[in-house]
Amino acid sequence: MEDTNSLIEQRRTKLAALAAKGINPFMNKVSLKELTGCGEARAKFERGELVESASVAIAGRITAYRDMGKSQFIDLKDVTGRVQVYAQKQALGDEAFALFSHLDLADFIGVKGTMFRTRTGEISIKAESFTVLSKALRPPPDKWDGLADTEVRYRQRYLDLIANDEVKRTFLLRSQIIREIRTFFHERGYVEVETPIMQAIPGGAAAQPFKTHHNALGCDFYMRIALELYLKRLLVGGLDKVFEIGRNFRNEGLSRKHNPEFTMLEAYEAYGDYETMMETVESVVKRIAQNVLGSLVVRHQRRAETEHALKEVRLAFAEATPFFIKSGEPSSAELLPKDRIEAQILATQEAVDLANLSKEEPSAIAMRVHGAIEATLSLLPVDSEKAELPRRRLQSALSTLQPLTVEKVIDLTHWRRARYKDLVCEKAGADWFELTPSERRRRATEDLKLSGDIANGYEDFEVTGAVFEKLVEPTLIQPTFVTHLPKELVPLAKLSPDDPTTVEVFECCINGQEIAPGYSEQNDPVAQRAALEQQAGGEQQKLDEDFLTALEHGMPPAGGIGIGIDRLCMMLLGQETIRDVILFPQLKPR
RNA sequence: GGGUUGGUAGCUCAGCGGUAGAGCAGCGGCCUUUUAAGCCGUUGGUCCAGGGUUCAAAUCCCUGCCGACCCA
Repeated sequence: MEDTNSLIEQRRTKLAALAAKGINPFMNKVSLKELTGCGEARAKFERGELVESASVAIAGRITAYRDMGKSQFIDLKDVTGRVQVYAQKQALGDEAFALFSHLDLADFIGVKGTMFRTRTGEISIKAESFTVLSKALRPPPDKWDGLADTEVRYRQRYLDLIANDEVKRTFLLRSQIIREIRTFFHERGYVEVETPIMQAIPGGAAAQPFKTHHNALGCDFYMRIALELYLKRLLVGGLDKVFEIGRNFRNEGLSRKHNPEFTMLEAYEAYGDYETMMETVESVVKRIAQNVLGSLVVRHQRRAETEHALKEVRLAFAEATPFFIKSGEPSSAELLPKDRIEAQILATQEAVDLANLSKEEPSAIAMRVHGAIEATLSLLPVDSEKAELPRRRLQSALSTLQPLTVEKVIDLTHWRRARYKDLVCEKAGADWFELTPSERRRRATEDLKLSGDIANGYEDFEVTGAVFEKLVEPTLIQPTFVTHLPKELVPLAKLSPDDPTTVEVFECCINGQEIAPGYSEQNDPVAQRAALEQQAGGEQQKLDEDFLTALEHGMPPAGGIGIGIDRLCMMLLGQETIRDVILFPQLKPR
């Protein structure tokens, strides 16, 4: 960045002026012994721990000042909060008071003074002396509107933290969440370990790895995609309860839910099974919610523009419907039966109209309208020029609606358990599993409109998987353990004794996302080898022989879980984007 | 990859064919209990880049670059 900017020049001039007066604008240290936090000083005064006229020393960044001529009000901020400093010319002396003209927003100063309350009731500190601690050469972001440019917020997160208090709050809470998790597992007798991030054979999940190279060893390594295989080696080694919180790296696309590096907790408990781990997940999440958020009910912020957005949607839909109403025209009628189109329009219109009157949760309304519009959209012929306008209208309606569909209340008091097959049948029809594979494929692609989600080469179980992923999972807002997954879907777990077509696995879904999978871990080395060989698809170099050798030494039966920490934070902290719970999310380099 | 949308002062944004704008920040004044302090004055721009249309382009069109959201 160029320094021709005049604001920066002015600050440099002030810096020089300070130096000319023999003041070091970048102090080596502040005596921390006597220092009180800014917000802490306020709180202590409020609680009576600091009385009127009590002496305090504080240090912080100047976030605002109100110059009254012979006196000034300065807001100082540190991580504990904000406090107002009252500086009088008379109290400080002319020379010291004059230094304020060399100070700017964002500079750091230390203040010694006494507690008092102003005429308007604000807890403040009357300055007796102050010290320049550090000069800022660049101006801070806007004091009212904060920093809005998403890219700058992520690239220069420090500015985001300075300008937006709720962002700071989010990350302070994330830290507490992780601390709470650690405490939980330590209290249960778990050992925290650290395992290699650079691995010769990245295993434990099906994902594309990142590749790196070791010069001295002259070989390639991969960044790990899961923690699993090393933690299981430790079970073999007799660490009966282990956990690790660490970064995984997956070389895949980026989205609202995906960052290439993300934080994962994995925990394994010998002599436990997936039931044990369900209890573990439920307990740890409840504990976090209670201790960090103070409630088992998580409310995701409702957006203010709800009514406005729904109005836009109605408008867009009204402009789009003529296309359907005149469905006698070949553009739409040639592809679909007229009565189906009309039924769809009626359903959509009903959903949109209902939004007008209903007193339901805005999120519920938004979701229903969203679904209806999506369904309508899927009826539009792809190649028709006439369909172009309605398509655009509906798509813009969808994007208007999108932010609303995530408003919700999550109640962590009750944790539902449901079988995978039952959930699929709810969405795909009670007879789903009695159909032939080709009938299933037809129903999924045509009736359920999943054609875009089901590739031609999909196996039968993958068709069912798509139904689950697209139709079931997003609706699982309240905590739900999905159990009895088909064995084809999860090759590395043990079969369920009561239904050998399924495995002892759960997926814990909250907030419409999979938050934590759990397993009765496979400890049969022969079965494990067979499963891994199949997964490797004949590429022997992908087989982690060392891990299989470990299993052959005997691994106790064990339950295991993984918890996606980032997604857990999204759920608990009401954030819609993974980038808002990761301090420095991955962006394209500048 | 497709759709939608955005890029204008340090920050947040308005302007959408006819002299480049506001608030905040900055600078100069006034003001000893203000708090989005106030009042008076004032500095600051490659309107993302390049091409085109036009008497005239920040504005309309095309191409590109960089974002955001949604879909895949």
